[in-house]
Amino acid sequence: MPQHDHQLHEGDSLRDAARDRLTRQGEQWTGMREAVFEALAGFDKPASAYDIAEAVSQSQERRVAANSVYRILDLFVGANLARRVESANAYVANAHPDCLHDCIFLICDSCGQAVHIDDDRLTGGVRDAAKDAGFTKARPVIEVRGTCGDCDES
Amino acid sequence: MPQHDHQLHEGDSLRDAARDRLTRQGEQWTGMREAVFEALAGFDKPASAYDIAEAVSQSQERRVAANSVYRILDLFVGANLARRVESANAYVANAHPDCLHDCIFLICDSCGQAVHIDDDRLTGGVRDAAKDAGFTKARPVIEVRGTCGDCDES
DNA sequence: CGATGCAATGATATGTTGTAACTTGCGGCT
DNA sequence: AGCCGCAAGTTACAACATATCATTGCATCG
Repeated sequence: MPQHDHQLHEGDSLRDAARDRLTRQGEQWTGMREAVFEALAGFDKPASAYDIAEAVSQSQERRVAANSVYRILDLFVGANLARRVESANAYVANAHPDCLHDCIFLICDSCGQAVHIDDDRLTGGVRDAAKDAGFTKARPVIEVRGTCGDCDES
Repeated sequence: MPQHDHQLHEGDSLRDAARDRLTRQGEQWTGMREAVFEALAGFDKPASAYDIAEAVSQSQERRVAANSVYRILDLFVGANLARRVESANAYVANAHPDCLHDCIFLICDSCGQAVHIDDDRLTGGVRDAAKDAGFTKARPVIEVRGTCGDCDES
């Protein structure tokens, strides 16, 4: 039971949505940014900045430095095109960049897959708890490390 | 309104509780472990392994290597004497090592202070969500980055 | 057109966090 | 004493992240 309508994107559509979103924020959509976004979206699990630098280096046939990737990833996170998975020091593309959500990641310790959940009741509860403690500008980080259904069978 | 009775420790009492807990798990309470624990408990905010290595080096008047500290911190986390704050790459002493809890940290981006909350309703909700998604052996990581009441006044 | 300014990116270096592999030291046991 | 096992030390390195300054490309203005 979805709690709201998501505009879910994939492939070209996702890239287009990302480009639109970024340009609407007054930022440029450059070749480098597109390459980083494509690389990030191409991973099926959270990717580190160095993973992405490696992937972009391949696709561009030249050496891309990690710090450029970090800059762009920070931009993406700020623009909601990507999320950082704190407990994995890694990043994932956001498949619906136009919805602003606190999100919950479930990360499998065995295969590294991450699944993404939205549950505004839970995240709202965490926000409320932070507010009660006097915290402002709260940014919840809610992740669960564990074993996914596929890996658990083994 | 506390949801249960905590045995809250500080100072010598905390060290004793930690020692008892560790020895009851069949582990040794060595001088090095005590020094690491004291250093960790002496910080008023989450401390990195390198912070602790530095502090122990001072108190021992000799150079202590970070990897030894890591080993001991891992042991402490496993024994519930300490917690890792994922979003800060840092550790805090657990003031009530005999209660097993999922806990919630609120970390101030400005001063680095962390406050610790227990809320079994919230953490239970997150565990349930993970279970519904087929995850097992769940270990929730729930943290909130933000600005604490003290820092917000400025 | 050339000068200027600015944003993006590159290059290089360094800092921080975390592990791995192997060795040494020390206490208990036979 | 000789052996065993765990703690801790040593060394090396891998992985993650940031700082600084140089360069490039592009738009604007005189």
